[in-house]
Amino acid sequence: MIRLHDTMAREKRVFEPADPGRVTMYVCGPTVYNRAHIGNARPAVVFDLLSRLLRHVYGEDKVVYARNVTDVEDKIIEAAQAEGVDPPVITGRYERFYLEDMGALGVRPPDIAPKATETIDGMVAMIERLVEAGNAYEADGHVLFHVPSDPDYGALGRRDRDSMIAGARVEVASYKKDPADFVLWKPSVEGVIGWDSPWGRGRPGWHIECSAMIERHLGETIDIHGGGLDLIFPHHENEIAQSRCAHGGAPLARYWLHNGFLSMAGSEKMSKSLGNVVTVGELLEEGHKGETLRFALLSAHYRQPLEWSAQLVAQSKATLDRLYRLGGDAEAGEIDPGVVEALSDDLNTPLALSRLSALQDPAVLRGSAALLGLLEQGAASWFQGEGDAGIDALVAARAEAKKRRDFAEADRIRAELADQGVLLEDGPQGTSWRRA
RNA sequence: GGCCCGAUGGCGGAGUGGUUACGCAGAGGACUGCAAAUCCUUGCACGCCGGUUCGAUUCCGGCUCGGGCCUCCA
Repeated sequence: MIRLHDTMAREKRVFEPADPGRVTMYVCGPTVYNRAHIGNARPAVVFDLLSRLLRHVYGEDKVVYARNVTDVEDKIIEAAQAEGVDPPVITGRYERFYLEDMGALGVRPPDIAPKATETIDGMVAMIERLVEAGNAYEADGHVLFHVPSDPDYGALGRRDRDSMIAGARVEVASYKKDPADFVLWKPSVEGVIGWDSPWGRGRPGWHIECSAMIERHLGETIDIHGGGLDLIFPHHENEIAQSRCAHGGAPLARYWLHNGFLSMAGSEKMSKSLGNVVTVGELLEEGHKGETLRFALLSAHYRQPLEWSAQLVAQSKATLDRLYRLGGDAEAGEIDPGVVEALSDDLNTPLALSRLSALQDPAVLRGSAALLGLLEQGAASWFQGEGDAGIDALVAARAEAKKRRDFAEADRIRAELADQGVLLEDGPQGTSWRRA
């Protein structure tokens, strides 16, 4: 039995998919115009883990997990113009980076990775339906969703229209019937990427993209919709309104999951606009292993805030070192029920990790860790990476020195290797080494 | 201003109305030529003030501090 915290209900609920033979999950993926920072990686890792758990419980082929790629958006257009290239150059480049970075973190590719640009027709069709139903209107080349037309608007974010309008950041365009109305379609001027539509050449608004991609690939009502906390309002709220109104009242998602934020030492949220980000690419270049970063992200519960720090990374590395020593290169065995139980309680990864630490059987440890996407590479690979003949030669030389009880020479070699970040361990079977 | 969330030992971080994790770091011991690794032992906590209770870190109220959202944001 899996229990998940549903943002709509503001409490943990027992998870019951509409169809256990086809469990559907959608997560808002990246807008591909720059490198992902470690905060962006949190939802990718968290929902990757959830997909693994769902597959474990419902069956490997019973889960359909979609994570979109937003490849039409004004930030992309700006980035393209800044470089003097077409948007696809930007989006292609950063989509590749994203997949590389997430792959390093042990995030499996989702079953479906729909792109906004491949779903324009679906968006146009959905907007047409909304216009026909009286939920949207055309104004000044734009098509806008009319918020007052949806009496249930605001349920997810728990906010009423008055408080929304009171927000200082709301800019009311003159063509809006209501200040809260949001854009479904906007005109593209000459030279800006656009598609023909009943309302002229233009491009979709951000929110309609997800609604249309979900409709096309997963259906009208999905089981789980995930994303970061900051997407609750307005993005998910608007998705809900669009989809529900376009689907005769059918709810968009049965469970809403939102991950908490990462902050940097300064304590403010890590965000592109604040500039206080550290990218996954930078962390990898500094020599941190992707799995260490994954462990660090899983060390806190996904809804809790997590402060990113060098110490967090170091502690994660130290813990993984120990788990790898115990797990060794054993074949992955049974999955410990305690680990499954912890994850089943709203993805309690800290508890799952602690149960992992208590496991004595290397095979069970590796099998259980694999459910979390950990300990998947084997100890030899974790500790040594690429082999190195020079190191082996020094280790052999030290063994000779020890044999003739020349401990000064042996210790000198050990220190020399330590300077290279290579640590030695003398055991009954001889000396093994690992990288620090 | 409105809405929402958090505060646990040196650090990370679960959880619980009464005995409380786990990891990292530290200390002591065993082992080792010395280390490393491993094993054993060990110290350290529940933001503040009230309330409910036989008993609160856990429930309630207030406060302080921190964070998030209020149409760019994971």
